[in-house]
Amino acid sequence: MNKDNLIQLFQNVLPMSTGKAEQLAEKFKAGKTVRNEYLLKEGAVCNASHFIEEGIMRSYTYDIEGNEVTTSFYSKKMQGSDLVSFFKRIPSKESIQALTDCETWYITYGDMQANFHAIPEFREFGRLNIINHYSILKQRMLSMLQETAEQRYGALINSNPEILQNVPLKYIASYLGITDTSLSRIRKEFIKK
Amino acid sequence: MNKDNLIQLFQNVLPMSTGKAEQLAEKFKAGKTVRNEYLLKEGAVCNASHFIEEGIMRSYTYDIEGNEVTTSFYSKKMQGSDLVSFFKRIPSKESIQALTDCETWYITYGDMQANFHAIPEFREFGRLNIINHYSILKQRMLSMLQETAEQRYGALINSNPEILQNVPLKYIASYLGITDTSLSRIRKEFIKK
DNA sequence: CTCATTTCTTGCCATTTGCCAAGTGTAAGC
DNA sequence: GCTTACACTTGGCAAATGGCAAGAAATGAG
Repeated sequence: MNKDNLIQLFQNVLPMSTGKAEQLAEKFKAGKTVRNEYLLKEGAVCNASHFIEEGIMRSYTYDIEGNEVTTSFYSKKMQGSDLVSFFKRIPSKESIQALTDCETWYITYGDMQANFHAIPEFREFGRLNIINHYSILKQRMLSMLQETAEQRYGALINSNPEILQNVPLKYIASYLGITDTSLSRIRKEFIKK
Repeated sequence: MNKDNLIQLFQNVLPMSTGKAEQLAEKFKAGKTVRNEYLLKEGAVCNASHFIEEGIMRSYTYDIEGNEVTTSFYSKKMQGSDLVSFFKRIPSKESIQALTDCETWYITYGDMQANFHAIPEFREFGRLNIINHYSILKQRMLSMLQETAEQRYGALINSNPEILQNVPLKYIASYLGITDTSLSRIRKEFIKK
């Protein structure tokens, strides 16, 4: 497992020389998570931020009635961690679970903090990385405001087709904000087109 | 107009001495925006980040059919700016408009960047501030996934009752992701209880 | 004050989605 | 093979919401 994807990811977030990107990448360690294992459990403080090299994860929490709500899916090149818990050092409100065997590159909070102080590019990367997450979330918020469930489903499987192959329908449904019954019907209509 | 609110806001985000908070507050300038004026127009790069001392603003964009979609409301002690445009230096996808006469404390991108480099607390505050915005957006996302429009409406007017007084119903409706017709009905039901 | 515009409400009906329950398919363990 | 979960689909009906249009109420300009 080499760090090419990680290095490229850094350069995508913040333009920098390959040498500098390699320097940042050195701070990350390889991790493995087997299917169904937890990267983070609700109530724990998220102490490592993982970039996914291979595999699919999901984060989820519970609604008032105790039903699982899938809050996000993570696949190749995405970052699987609870940013709020990680940066604010507070217990996470959600769990992160591997849906397939996964390989990741991760950094602990302590290491990250040390590098933030020592390496200006590191903190600049960190800030833009958070902003990117914020931007993605905002885009998803907009799609909740203006798109139908069917449109959101279409967008999801277009951008992340591998999710469709590996993820039970009920997880996708709660991510989209609908019931699995409705998604089943939507999917039926979808295939016709 | 004194900076007490601003100083308190800093200390809420990141525990620090009042002296240090005053030092950060010195970097902010007073601004005024009259009703209906724009703090930021879609397509422009957001060059100043405003903390609201008094008044109400809203941000909005357009959906595919060209209808306005209100993306957020901002009132006292909140931050009115497009964080993505501000930090990434890219054109904003949304406009920010004053719904009442407003007074703000603002800092320009250049000043902020300079202070980030010079004052560790400033960048630490900046990072946590972004994380807080991310956290709020995530919470709103969750409410879209699990709550009915009526519940979201109730939560909004409980947390920001002044919005109800100053904001046309159609803005609130598009913020909640429903039509103004539906909101009118929901409100009718709501008053009964 | 008057007129024009905007905002808000209401009725009617269609569409989407939820809820519950039954039934089918599929994979894992014994 | 049999059994037991679990995943998914389907039907029937209820609830939530949207689309359209008419009218009432509030607001703003002159």
